Amino acid sequence: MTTAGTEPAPGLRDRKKRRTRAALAEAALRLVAERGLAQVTVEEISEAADVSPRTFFNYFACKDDALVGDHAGDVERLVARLAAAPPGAAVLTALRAALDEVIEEIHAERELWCLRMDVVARNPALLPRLLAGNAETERAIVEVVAARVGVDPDHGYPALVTAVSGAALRTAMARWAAHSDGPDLADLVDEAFAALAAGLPQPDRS
Amino acid sequence: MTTAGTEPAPGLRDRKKRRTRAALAEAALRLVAERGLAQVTVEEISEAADVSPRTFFNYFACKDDALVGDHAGDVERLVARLAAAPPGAAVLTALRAALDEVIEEIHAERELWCLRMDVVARNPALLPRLLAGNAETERAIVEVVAARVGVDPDHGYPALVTAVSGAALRTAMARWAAHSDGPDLADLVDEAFAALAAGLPQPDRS
DNA sequence: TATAAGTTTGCACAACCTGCAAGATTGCTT
DNA sequence: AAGCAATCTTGCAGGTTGTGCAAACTTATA
Repeated sequence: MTTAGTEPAPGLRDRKKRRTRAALAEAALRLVAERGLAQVTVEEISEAADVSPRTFFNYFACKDDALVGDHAGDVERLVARLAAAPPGAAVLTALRAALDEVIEEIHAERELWCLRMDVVARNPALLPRLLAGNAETERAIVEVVAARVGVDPDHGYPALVTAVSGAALRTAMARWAAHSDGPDLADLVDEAFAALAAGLPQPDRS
Repeated sequence: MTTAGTEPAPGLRDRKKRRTRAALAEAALRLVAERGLAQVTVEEISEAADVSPRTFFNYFACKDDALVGDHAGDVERLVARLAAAPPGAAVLTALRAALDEVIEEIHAERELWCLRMDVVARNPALLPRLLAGNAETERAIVEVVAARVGVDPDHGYPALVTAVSGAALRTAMARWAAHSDGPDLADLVDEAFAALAAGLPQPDRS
């Protein structure tokens, strides 16, 4: 096979689209982080990215979408890794391991993600479109968890594990973004998942 | 004392306001449950409630708010109960107990809540405005949990417990609303919290 | 270069949401 | 009962969001 599966060559057109998309997303994040969501119009974002307002809506269905980004691919990979994980390990362990790639990508765009977490914290309406909370995202994970555990998706357990893990990831990300000199995101996620697996025991009062 | 602390007398004006608010909220829920969020305009909701569109916005800041309702009071009571709970019990136990009142109120408006859960499930953007996920709500609970446990609010543990408990409540409510012939909400919440306290052990495949 | 395919843009338009001021309703006082 | 003050409702004007359509433009391919 001739490198099938890998992108053959981005091409000028694709590169341009990526750049425009990134420019819009970054402009939106910076402006909103600075002024607040309501004080930034699509027109201003478009202007900062040097495209027309109409073009903004060719890339994002609404203003919010430019802020949260598109993580459909991340979720797909996460589901794939979870499905491929050895069946012996506990669900929480497998979920934590499957998050590695996502965490890596977040680290790779650390600055943008800090802006994003800041904006999301100040505008909770954006939250469900982030990594966790999205309806389709959750359903996909719930299904693969159910298959892994071997119970019916109605059983409640898969949905509980999924929602709870999402909440754990969220809090870890919030902490990570809050103080930039703190521990790595991976360590914070580890800590949260360990606490989950231990039944959330009361910590030593430090 | 002469019944101080209880509302002296609703008064015609207040009763009318309550009725208008309830009419708008119910009309919004029914219409959106039937047609979908995007296929219902504020004008139609107002018409169904027999008020002008402008009046709608006197009651709700946006269309979404009419669907999720206002639960600030519930959260206040929950925080108060949590703060007053005996300091000996585990956090999860105290949180579960503090949820009793909220669960009771949800049961009292079962039909509306089923509509609401249905609408929220189909429109995840509404999710963070519900009982769990709101920024202020979470912060208030995080603070009282931190005080209870005796750690700094930055410790991560309070935020984790809060977010995770919210997720547990959410999944229990979703299950409860999904099949109306199932167990009581209180039992489902109990089950979820028990699983949390046990460290989410893999269930028997039934 | 010519042609096809995809992208950007402007324009028109519906819906969302806010501020303001006028009119209606309610509560209170005399 | 009448009048005054407070509150609620309503209409209107206007800015912003988001979509459909068709014309211009850019890129890919032959």
